[in-house]
Amino acid sequence: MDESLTSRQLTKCDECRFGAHIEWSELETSDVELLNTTRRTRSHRRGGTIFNQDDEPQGIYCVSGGYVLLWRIDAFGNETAFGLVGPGERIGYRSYFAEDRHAATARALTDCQVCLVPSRTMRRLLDGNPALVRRFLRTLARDPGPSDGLLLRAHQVPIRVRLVSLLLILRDRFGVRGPDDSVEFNLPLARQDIAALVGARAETVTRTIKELEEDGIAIFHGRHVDVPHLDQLYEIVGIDEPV
Amino acid sequence: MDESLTSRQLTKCDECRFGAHIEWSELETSDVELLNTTRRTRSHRRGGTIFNQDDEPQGIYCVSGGYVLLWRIDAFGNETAFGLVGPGERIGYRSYFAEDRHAATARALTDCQVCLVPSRTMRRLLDGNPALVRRFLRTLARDPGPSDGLLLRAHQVPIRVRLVSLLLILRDRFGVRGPDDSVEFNLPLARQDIAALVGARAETVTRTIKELEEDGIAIFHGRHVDVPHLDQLYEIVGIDEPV
DNA sequence: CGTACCGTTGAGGTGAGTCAAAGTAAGTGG
DNA sequence: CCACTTACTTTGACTCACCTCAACGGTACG
Repeated sequence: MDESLTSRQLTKCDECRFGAHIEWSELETSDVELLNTTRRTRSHRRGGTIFNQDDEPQGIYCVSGGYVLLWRIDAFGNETAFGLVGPGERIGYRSYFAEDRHAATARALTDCQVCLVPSRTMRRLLDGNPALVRRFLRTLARDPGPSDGLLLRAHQVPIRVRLVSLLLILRDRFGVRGPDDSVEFNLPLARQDIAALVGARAETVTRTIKELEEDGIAIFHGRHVDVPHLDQLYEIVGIDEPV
Repeated sequence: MDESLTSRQLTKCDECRFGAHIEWSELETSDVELLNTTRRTRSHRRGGTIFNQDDEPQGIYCVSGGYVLLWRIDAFGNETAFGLVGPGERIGYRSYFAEDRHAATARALTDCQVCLVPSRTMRRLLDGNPALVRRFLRTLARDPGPSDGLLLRAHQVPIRVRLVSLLLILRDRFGVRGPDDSVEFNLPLARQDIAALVGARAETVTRTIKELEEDGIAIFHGRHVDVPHLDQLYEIVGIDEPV
């Protein structure tokens, strides 16, 4: 390891170049080294699974590249997606801390790179670092969990609204600002995935998309979406645009 | 404090007489004393609120007597109940660890007694006790959170099934075994509360109850419920009865 | 160039919501 | 103890958003 690196730089994981907002930022330099030497980087092709529902957790995963969909099959056989995770985020920590099998399957939506921080490493890191523990406690407490993570599955809310809400939620990750207040998306989601996220059937998603297109609110070309006027999205969900 | 008490007995909170399954069982005797001297016991009448959605958390609450309903109003104005908490359980810990305002309102379903363990005490307890932290991490990770805590709000699952599932979930708390495989309930829930728990309207709950009565599956007299054959409940949800 | 998956479209059914009104129970005050 | 208010519960009629099933066109990929 390059001795000329400052302590500040050393607090970064080789892979992720994470910022101060994530849990590892609590790590001491020696801990970062432990993290760097014991984590296992894995590549997954689109469609691959990072872990499966009911698997025994191996540790905590860091997504360093690409996007991952978290979904589960409930007792009644329904597929429900409740999270979409991208670079710089962790997955699998709920099961790790619950000391229980994975409640969800993590599927690569795009080709992606994921680092596994093995349980052994996690234990060592957590044992010596109360601040890190506190950080994970907070993450866990704020994570809506394998339930309605996106708050998109509320009854009484029409699919149309849920779909638009989804777009708004995905804007930060996949939206590219165009001229005026237009936004373009390149979603890594199949219709089925969208359906699982908003709690509907793929056919209904298709139909709802058609509606949105007829109203000129959002134009879908496959997985590419054009939103001419962002305001209209906020209008539909009935929430004022946050500054 | 009675000097004759054994250390074993001292590990019990004066109020709760809790068992080994709850977080405080990790406490040292000195910590238990701290807990006993700083906690604030409060009584609430039926209908009273223990804390309100968007309130700043004051600490963690222990329910020592009575039942509490956790519910929230989401961005679309829907009331959703996601938890029913009884004696020996904690509430408010999610917001405490999230370092965020309460995501839900806690309402007393019955007259009840609740102890507040103030944030200061919590900090002191957690700081000196990694095992306690680990315990809360697990609790948090296993708690489905302010989402569909009871897994009763899944789309595609008819209200009838959700209602029966609710009964099965509430059996441990409110069910009293009768002759044969019959069970009697005395629920502390209004129709509206049931509706909020299963994600439906009160009218629909009424109608569904009527259906169940016509089929001889469950007979409701106000808040008293007679279930002549428990098997039938399991049959409806399509899950074999767990041993 | 076929196989498999994804996406679209149509027809038809229905579970649960909405609205409105009446009935019932529960608590309050004179 | 009764009159009154207030909240809870039930019932009915109506509507519709979404599901289901089924068929077909597109597109990707070996």
